[in-house]
Amino acid sequence: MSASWHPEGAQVAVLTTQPLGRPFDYRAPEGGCAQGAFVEVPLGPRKVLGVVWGAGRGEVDAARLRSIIRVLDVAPMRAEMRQFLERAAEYTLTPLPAMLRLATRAPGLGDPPSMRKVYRRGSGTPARMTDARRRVIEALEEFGGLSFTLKELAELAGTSSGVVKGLAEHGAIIEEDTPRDAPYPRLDPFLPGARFEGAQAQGAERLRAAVRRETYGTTLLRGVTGSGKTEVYLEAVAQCLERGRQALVLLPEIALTSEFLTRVEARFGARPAEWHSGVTMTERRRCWRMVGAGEAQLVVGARSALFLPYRDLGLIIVDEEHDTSYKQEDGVLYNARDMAVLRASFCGAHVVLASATPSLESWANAEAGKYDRIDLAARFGASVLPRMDTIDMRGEPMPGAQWISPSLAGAVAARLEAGEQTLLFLNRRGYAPVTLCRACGNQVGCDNCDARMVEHRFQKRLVCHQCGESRPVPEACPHCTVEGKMTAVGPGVERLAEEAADKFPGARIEVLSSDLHGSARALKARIEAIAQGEADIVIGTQLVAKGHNFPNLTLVGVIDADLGLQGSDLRAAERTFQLMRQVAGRAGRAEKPGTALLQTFQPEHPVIRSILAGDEEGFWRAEAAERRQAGVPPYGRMAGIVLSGPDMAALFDLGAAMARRSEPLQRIGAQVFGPAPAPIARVRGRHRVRLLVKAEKAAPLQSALALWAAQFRLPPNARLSIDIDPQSFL
DNA sequence: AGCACGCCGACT
DNA sequence: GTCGGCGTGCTC
Repeated sequence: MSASWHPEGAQVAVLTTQPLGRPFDYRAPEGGCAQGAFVEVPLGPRKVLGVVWGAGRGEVDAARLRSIIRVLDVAPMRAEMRQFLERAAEYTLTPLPAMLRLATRAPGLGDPPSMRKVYRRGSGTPARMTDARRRVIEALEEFGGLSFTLKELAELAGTSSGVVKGLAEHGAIIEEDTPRDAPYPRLDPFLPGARFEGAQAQGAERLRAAVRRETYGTTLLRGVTGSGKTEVYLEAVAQCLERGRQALVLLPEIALTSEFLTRVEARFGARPAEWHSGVTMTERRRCWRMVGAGEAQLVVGARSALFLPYRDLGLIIVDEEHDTSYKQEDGVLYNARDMAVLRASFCGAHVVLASATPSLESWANAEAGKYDRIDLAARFGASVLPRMDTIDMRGEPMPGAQWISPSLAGAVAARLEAGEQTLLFLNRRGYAPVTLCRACGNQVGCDNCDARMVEHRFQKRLVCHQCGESRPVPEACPHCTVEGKMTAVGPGVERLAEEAADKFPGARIEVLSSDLHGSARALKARIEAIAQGEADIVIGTQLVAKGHNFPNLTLVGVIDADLGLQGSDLRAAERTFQLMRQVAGRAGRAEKPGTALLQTFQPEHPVIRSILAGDEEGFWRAEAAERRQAGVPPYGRMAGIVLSGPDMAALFDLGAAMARRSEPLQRIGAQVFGPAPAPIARVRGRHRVRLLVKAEKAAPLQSALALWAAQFRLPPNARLSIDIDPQSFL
């Protein structure tokens, strides 16, 4: 290990966030700098952010060396973090500077720790007491010794800020500077936790013991909804906090954080730090700095929270670990679940992968003994898995443009009668997935992408779900210009709501879809209202499958259980299985047992049958056997290569050349498939061509890919991106 | 990533 | 004759 301090004038290697590929040498500034220090360095005519990565390499002329401009006022990056970034860059074939950028995504990193003015009660009394002045003083006295900002205090007292300032001049109240980044309230791990019995108690103790070891390890925590999974892993968090180490809880959806924060507050007496895209700049800055100072005990956040500068991270929980949104699909391509394991291995932290329906990867790792596994059964009296049944759509008389079968409609009517709630699940946003011209047969597509435009009748627009482009629903066909022949084809949740309103007049129907609610907050409010009984029929997409609790919901109707079974996506069966299990888990959470009805055209399909049988181990074993046979993940390795650019022919030529000249891959026994048009062959005006590489589990895939890709020169404006362990394969 | 350098087409 | 297109290369 190199020295941890570089004296003034020493040559140091600085890694910047600029895409330079490797660190550049600089001279340590006046006063020297620590290894890992965040610094500002000159680069050409600019000043850029960097981190002192190590001793200088001394390859560059001493005369050309420039000095570090200044050391930023934040804790130096720890060695384990630098190692983590290096390994993560290697694993994902991401240039190290891009990886570093993830770790420096904090607003105002370069700012001095700024101060703000706060006001508290002083000893003096103003010579002239007015009503407004009295209200200010009373407000301060009411809250004891607390301080407030100018705005808060003025609001509290119902006066203008001028009154407060005036009082400050008289010494009746005192103006002080305090750091802008206030520390978080302390969480108390010794507050009483949930009461556990049996498997829950044992599981909690096993997690506590794992955290106490303070070494790397991973536990797969399997628990169906209502099994107390969250309470159990909060015990691991408690143990971690008791030891004075920091904990991180990753959640897949911002919409889930608010409910989770409430549970944390109930358990530990205060709210933890929050890190995700919905958090304000000021809050992020506070979070980043407090995490680095070791002042934030617990962070709840999205995948990017993995790149915060923890001082002593002892535990990472990945909740709903199977969730596909843990895979970052643009920019740096990484899977937060895998990166969590990597991060933990460098800092001696324990990882808990929690899910009701684990990914096959995690299941296989537990089977292989790499992960510990804890299974939680549903608590007695809490909830039971719903009764599940299929509706064979081949036997249902279905008029055109309708998707609720008579059998399902009958079941819904019975729930309405009983005053209970129904969820109709359809994983398709909008009104109709296809808009067709009955005159010429043209389907309206996006101008920039090869995706079809989805009608959103609520907004009265056609929307491209790929690039977000939208336009009004056309009167005339954009292709043949015939008017009045545009027809909606197929169902989306909005259209399903229309059908439900028609079939069940008088029922209160609510659509839950990510695009219908402005903010996460608004959505959460709606979900709460529904849980309180404000709707009879809930119609929802994927969104409703994720951990919300509807106690009065006793029927789940899955409109199209076959969606996702078809196609050659190797994870389609797994994802359908998880989704159906989760949706079915919505039914009958409290005392009322629920029923789940799956509309399907292939009731004999193995996935549908394992769902019905409730035989999860059986499903995984069968799926694992098939994947092992095919040599695909998790029993083989894959990488996706996407070439994108304006000229499709040039991309195909390059793709073909890459497939031809694949010696580095052949040497490790890997196969190349393609080139083929990528799943969506055109996005935002750029064409996309894709190749797939398949290798054996033990093959050194990354290094071979790097060698291989380096052989080729890209056509102008083209980009090549490599996705290790891709989620989608089509 | 920026930014300069540099080499070929249509403008005051 | 120059303005400006963006291809190429450099930044310690």
